[in-house]
Amino acid sequence: MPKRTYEDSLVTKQNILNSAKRLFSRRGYERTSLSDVAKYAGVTRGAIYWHFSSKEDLLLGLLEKLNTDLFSNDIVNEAMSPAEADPLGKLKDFLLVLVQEDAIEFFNSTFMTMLLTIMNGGSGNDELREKIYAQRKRHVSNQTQIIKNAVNKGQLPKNLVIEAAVEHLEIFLIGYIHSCRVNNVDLIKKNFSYYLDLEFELMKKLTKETLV
Amino acid sequence: MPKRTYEDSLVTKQNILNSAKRLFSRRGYERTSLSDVAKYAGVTRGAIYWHFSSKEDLLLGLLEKLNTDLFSNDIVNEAMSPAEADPLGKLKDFLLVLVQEDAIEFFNSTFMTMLLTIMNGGSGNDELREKIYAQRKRHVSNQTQIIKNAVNKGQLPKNLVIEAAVEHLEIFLIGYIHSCRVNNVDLIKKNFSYYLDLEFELMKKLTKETLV
Amino acid sequence: MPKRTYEDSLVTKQNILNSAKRLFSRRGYERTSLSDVAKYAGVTRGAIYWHFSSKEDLLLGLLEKLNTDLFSNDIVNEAMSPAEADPLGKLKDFLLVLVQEDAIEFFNSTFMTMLLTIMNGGSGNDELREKIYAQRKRHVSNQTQIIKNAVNKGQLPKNLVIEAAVEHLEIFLIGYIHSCRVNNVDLIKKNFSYYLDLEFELMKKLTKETLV
Amino acid sequence: MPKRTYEDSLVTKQNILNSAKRLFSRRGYERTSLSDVAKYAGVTRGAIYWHFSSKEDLLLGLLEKLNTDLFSNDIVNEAMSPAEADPLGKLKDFLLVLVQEDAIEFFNSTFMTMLLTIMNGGSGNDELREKIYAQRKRHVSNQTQIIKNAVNKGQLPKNLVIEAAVEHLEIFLIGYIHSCRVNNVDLIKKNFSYYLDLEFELMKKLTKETLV
DNA sequence: GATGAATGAGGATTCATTCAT
DNA sequence: GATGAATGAATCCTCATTCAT
Repeated sequence: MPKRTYEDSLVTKQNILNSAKRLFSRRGYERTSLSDVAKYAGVTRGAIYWHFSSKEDLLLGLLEKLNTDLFSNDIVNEAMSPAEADPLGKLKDFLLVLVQEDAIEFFNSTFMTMLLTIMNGGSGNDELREKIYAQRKRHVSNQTQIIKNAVNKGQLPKNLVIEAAVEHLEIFLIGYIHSCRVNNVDLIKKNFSYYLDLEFELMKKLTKETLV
Repeated sequence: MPKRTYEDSLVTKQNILNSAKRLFSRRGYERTSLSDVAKYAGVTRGAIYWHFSSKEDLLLGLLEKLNTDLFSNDIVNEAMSPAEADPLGKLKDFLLVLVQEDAIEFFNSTFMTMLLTIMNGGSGNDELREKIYAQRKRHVSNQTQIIKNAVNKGQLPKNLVIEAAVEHLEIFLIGYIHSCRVNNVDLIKKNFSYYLDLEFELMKKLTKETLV
Repeated sequence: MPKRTYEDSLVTKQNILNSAKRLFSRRGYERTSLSDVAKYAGVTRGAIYWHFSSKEDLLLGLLEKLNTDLFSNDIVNEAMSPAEADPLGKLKDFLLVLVQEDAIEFFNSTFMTMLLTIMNGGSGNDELREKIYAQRKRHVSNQTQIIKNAVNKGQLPKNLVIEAAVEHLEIFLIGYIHSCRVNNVDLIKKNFSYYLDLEFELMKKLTKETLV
Repeated sequence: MPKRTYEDSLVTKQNILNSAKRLFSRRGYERTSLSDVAKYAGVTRGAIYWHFSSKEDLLLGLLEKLNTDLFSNDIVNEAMSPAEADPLGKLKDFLLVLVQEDAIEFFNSTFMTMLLTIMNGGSGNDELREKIYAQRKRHVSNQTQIIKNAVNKGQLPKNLVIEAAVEHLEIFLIGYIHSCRVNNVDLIKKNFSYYLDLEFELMKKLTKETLV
């Protein structure tokens, strides 16, 4: 048995994170034991404790990873860039990618609503809560940036209530993702692109004049 | 000091169900122990087991209750009735009522996504799964009825793809409810009525010609 | 619904006792709950508590019943009677009857060894223990009487150690009954009569001269 | 204070098994909680679950251990060996050892009859049942081998019905062991050797000619 | 006489966590 | 870096028992 190198340990860590992602998504955070994660990753519970100080810390690590994996990509950056001529198009591109099996599995899971619970103070410690808020804030700020960009490029009206637009887009996305789970995923997926167009269309009506 | 009449037992049962609803909604099904429910209801764990055969059975009972409480009301029936001149209006009335603190608490909770998990086979037994499917089916069928009614009354186009309309409405509602939890509830609530109008507007574009 | 008469209550009591016998025998005392007994008897738990003050008391009642049913019969009395010319023959007759399905089910059960446990102080309260001892004492005294009778009638030697004979007969019977459960009952049952003859033969050798 | 080496874990496991043996024997399987076992062994319940997957699995493990401890010894092997000139003598030696405090405690206990219950399908799962059957089969096969050996060596008649002999010996042994518990153990123990001689004598009469 | 409701003390089991190796 | 052993708290559930009706 070769000595474990630093590289090996990174592999183990990713291994654990991937297992956690899969199992937390499928069975939910509560229903998944560290034993399950360890078994799935082919390591022992102790190994998890080497890389993460607790189950919650593993969750935290997973959040970080997901944040990086999902939202820190070129398309998002392009959509936010003032140089981009078609922010809404880029956003659409990004979302089309996001709404794939994997992302759905994640968003969709009890996992996600567990995050909601945590954010609402129902459980979890403060560090976790703050971390989640931070991520969310960054996410919202990204979206805001893109929407602003779209306004500047004339894709959305000048009198748009930015927060409302971001909000409504999120409503649509979260609802969509949840629905995918319950309903016929394939059917609903086929229309995603069109639904998105309609959503962009709808957003145009979220103006200072029309909203409360 | 509990009395022992049949009427009292009904009270106790409702008591337990209400406690379960509250706690399952807030902390989620997994994070809520029967001890918690019992304590909240002011009874002993044994009392729960008198009325429900297991924790899952309690969940089942709660589902039934919620189904009755939320969806079996006059407004829904009116909206579905061919005699109703304004089905969409009635539907709006209903949804405005639904989207209250209480309903949100429920829909919003890890509880609801736990149901999603169950439906997807992630957990729970078959009886539970079937029960949930049955409820959902009934719910969808109600919505379908209302939408059809609206088509007949000329509120929605003849070439509307009914299922898509029902689907999209659900996307909006679920997304809305989830968002309420994360975002500023009050702010978002203020616009619900308007959002709903926009949604009805949007639905008109879900026609045979435009969808895949 | 007619008023319950005294006769009805006796029926209920016997009903409960029979159910207890059956279930205690099959599943053992511990593994049988009062709920089981009640269900089997078609009454409620409360009814059991009307007739018996506790689960142990039910056991006690059952013991009494069994004692009466099994050992207080004419054949035993005849075998003990000085007027009887063939005590050993009568004893054999009795045992042939005893070794029937029902008796075996009883003797054989965890139930019986539970009694052993109780007698050894492992569990049960003193009243129960005493009751069992009393029954046992009576049983042994019966057997002793019969053996003495057999000695008097010349069926067993004068120098027989009576207690040893009673003891050895019991060894054989208990062993036999247990074996019936484990091994092929039918096969072993066929030879019971012959085994019994051999046992009587063997007993003749349990004399003052041969034993310690 | 537990050490964490492999050797220590073996000690812990034996510790648990011994405690289980003692307590299951005395109080019976049902009446003994894993808490009891843990306390007696000086470990926590969790430790039991590290070594055994369930209470039933602990029972299984105990059975295995007992099988090894009681029946896999030199004397038995010698008695079965064709080289042995006095199989019956060796068998007697073995049984004299077996019928000691410890073995009696085991055989005698509710524990043993619980096994009977299990074998009869009254409880326990199939794996457990099969395991017990397997052990029993092996035990019977050993006994058969010894009896055959005795026939070959002229200690028992050629026309002996082997199975009947094994059966009757078992009847005697089980009966004896049970009786020891109920009656005066010391008294009865004194005569065991003589009883055994009588049993061997009796066995000679279990021939093809005399049995059904 | 008997029922139905409720209690409360355990009991088996799971699982996050610790820690010696 | 990681494992295996063990802890202990919490959880679901069972069940004998009580008691108002």
